[in-house]
Amino acid sequence: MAKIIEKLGIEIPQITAEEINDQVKPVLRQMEKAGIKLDCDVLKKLDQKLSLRLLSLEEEIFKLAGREFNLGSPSQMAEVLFRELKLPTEGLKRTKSGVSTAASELAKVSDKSVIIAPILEHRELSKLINTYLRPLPVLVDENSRLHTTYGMETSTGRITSSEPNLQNIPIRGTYGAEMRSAFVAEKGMKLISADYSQIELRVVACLAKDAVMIEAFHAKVDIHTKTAAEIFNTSVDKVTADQRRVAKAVNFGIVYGQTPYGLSQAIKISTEDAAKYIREYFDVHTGIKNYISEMIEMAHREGFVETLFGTRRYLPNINSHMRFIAEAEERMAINMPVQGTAAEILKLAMIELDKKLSTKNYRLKTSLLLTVHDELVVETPAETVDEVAKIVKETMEGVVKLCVPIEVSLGIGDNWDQSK
DNA sequence: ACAATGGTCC
DNA sequence: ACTCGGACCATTGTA
Repeated sequence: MAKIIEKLGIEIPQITAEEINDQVKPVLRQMEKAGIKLDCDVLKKLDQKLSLRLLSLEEEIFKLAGREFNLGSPSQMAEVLFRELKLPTEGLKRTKSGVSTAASELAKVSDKSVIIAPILEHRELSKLINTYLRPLPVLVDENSRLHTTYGMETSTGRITSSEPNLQNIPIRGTYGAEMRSAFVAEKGMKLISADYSQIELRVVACLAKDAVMIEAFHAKVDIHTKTAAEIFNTSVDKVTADQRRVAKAVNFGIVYGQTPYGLSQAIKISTEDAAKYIREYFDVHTGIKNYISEMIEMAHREGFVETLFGTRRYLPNINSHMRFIAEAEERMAINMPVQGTAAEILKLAMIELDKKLSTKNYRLKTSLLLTVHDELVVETPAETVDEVAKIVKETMEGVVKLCVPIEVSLGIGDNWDQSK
């Protein structure tokens, strides 16, 4: 990166969003071509195991329902649960056609009938089987490698992955680790997974010049614990696990244009409590509060908002008289510069890393494989993995200098699970 | 072919 | 009445 401009204590490369996108494209093409190796045996064994379990769940559900029906049909599911078994629908979300059977809604009546648990487990397993376990092995090439297609047509500047989407491979839940362990390094090679830690919060801290948050990142304290101490009016060392969980949701919500209702749904608390926590948060984080006002005002006045490098998002409906429409775009105005700037930082890191790996002769053996919004996965010979890992980390951390440190956590392993 | 519903990820 | 940003994909049911 030749030129770097300094301003307000930050150093960013002198490059436009358009140039970033032009330069990252060839890197993406190489990543697609490289592909990632899949251990199909792992997936096939898991498929067999879960398919068996699925059958017994189906049997159990039909017995409890008193009849057979199509478990994949939300309308039939609602008919069975709410008309035939007469489960209470009070407090449940509704869809156009009737009562919602989404997992978050069914969880609310899980204590009313023993049929709910097997239904939720059936949903989980059929999702894994139909979306990942069966389709993925079909798509590998003669070297057992899986090639995705990366796209850049998003409203924030994020990169997408499709056919197959490798950005939504399960990681949580009972089978997340096993799913990821099927993504492996070639023999004699290792996978390096490098994650930006809380990149969006660091970005918003700087865009908003929020003094409290900037101080927290410099002090390297646990940001969610710090937030918990603020909104619960306590000290950092007295924060409980549950308080931290609430604070984490608050921090997440900030970047999304949070509403009390949204927060209350996310973590199952009352809207009153949610409103209280958000109020406490903004009392402390005046920088964030002002940032939100500024983005909304900018969107109303100019009709668009933009990222640190100038990616724009136009918001044509922000002055709509239909309040809900306007409010939705206001939330986009809050989120896009944050999400988009984080995306630009990752793209810059990919461009830089690609350069370094080619000039240092790692090129022949080391490849960037995956990009998952705040994470890069690299495949490299085992002998030099530590050396390459150091380059990856330092490149990612140094590609721009924000007003707070950028931290990258590294993992190394024979598969994607071990490398996390 | 398309909309609705639901679910996975960051 | 309705609600937190950005994606992709599977299935059902209707057109």
